[in-house]
Amino acid sequence: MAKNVAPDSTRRSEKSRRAIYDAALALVGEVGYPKTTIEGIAARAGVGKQTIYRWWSSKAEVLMEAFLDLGEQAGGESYAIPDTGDLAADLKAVLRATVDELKDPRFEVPSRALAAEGVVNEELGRKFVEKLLEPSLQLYVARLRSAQQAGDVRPEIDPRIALELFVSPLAQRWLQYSGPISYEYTDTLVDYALYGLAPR
Amino acid sequence: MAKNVAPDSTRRSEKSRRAIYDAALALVGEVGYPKTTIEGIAARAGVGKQTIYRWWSSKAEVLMEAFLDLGEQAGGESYAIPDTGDLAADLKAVLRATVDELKDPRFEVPSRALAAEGVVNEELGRKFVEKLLEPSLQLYVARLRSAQQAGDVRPEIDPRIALELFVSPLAQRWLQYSGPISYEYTDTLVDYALYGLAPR
DNA sequence: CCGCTGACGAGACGCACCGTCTTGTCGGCT
DNA sequence: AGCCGACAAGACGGTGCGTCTCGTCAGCGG
Repeated sequence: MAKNVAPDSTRRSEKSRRAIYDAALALVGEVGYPKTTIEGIAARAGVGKQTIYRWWSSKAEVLMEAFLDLGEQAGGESYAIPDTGDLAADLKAVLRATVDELKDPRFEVPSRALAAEGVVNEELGRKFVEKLLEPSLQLYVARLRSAQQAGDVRPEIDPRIALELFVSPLAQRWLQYSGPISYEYTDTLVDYALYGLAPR
Repeated sequence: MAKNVAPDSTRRSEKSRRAIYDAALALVGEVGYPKTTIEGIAARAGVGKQTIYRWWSSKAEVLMEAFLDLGEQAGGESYAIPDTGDLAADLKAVLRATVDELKDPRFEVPSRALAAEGVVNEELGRKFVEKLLEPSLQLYVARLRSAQQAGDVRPEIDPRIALELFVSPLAQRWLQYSGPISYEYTDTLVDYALYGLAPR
């Protein structure tokens, strides 16, 4: 027994860790997620398989940490949503930027892979939401709260639910290929969400 | 060459087809999607592997057809959305029913598996949307058109986009575990979508 | 300065499943 | 009655899995 003596993280090789992240992201980009294998990552990184199995439990986890790491070293931290006082314009601008990001292949392939894995693996899905999705959504919460202060959003509205009216449709179209994605589309979503479907 | 002489579908064994559907659904329910293998399905169905490879190209496709078949023989066809004249109430009722369905394990496991596969495999994703998702969404389109006739929804609204305001948030929470799902939540979505976030 | 310790690179190992193939059977058309 | 092709069964080489055994190497504690 006692096979799983936790490895000593103070002796962990930083060089190997970085090499594994780089190899994982490169492979996913080049051959796609399903054809990316742990053996392949190890070979590409010049690392023994055991080193991967020692620190991660699945290729999905490797990819998620690699992706998180990429985000950290790139964007110091997520940007806030502009607050010009014109709520509709601010939301439309951010959603247009999101549309562009969703179409950037560097971002698209690993995100899709992680999202797909999260659909079927609840633990990983929750981690994905917590680490990647929710922080971005909280930016909308903040902007909507500010709009409530300004009287542009009714005070009894729950911002965490409200943001889903325009974010989730875009997310679903992207994830499921259930419809085309364009600036016009996201602009429309903002208008519908703010002013409702019923006559005013 | 000419290795792929298309099989003669008039000589196809109906018994094997059914046995394969049953085995696939049973296995996915019992051991989960990743552990469901083509070999396993063949063995369980009492069928040669070649019979599966002859008619389908992946386990995802087998499962999708099995799932479609299940739907066809169960609900003769998808039900329409009630039209009592009270749009909000009708939508809330249908979404509540959807909440229940999403939590039914018989439905949940294969749906998740197919949705996940569709995220990463565009061709299958589009088929999934076309065969399973879009037909249900069209019911909302019909109901919203009727509401436009009745003057409960503004005439310039595009129903296909409008429905996403309340359907997509639910879908995303379910798919991505990005939030809890309840009657209260879906009721709120309908209210927000119909009357908007801005003061009236 | 040396020796111990544990992560490291490399890769062998048995296993499960892949997708293709071969063989002999059997049922439906002609 | 004979033919044709789908069928069940399973052999086959290939690939990646996850575990394991090596020998090496870096750091730290004595």
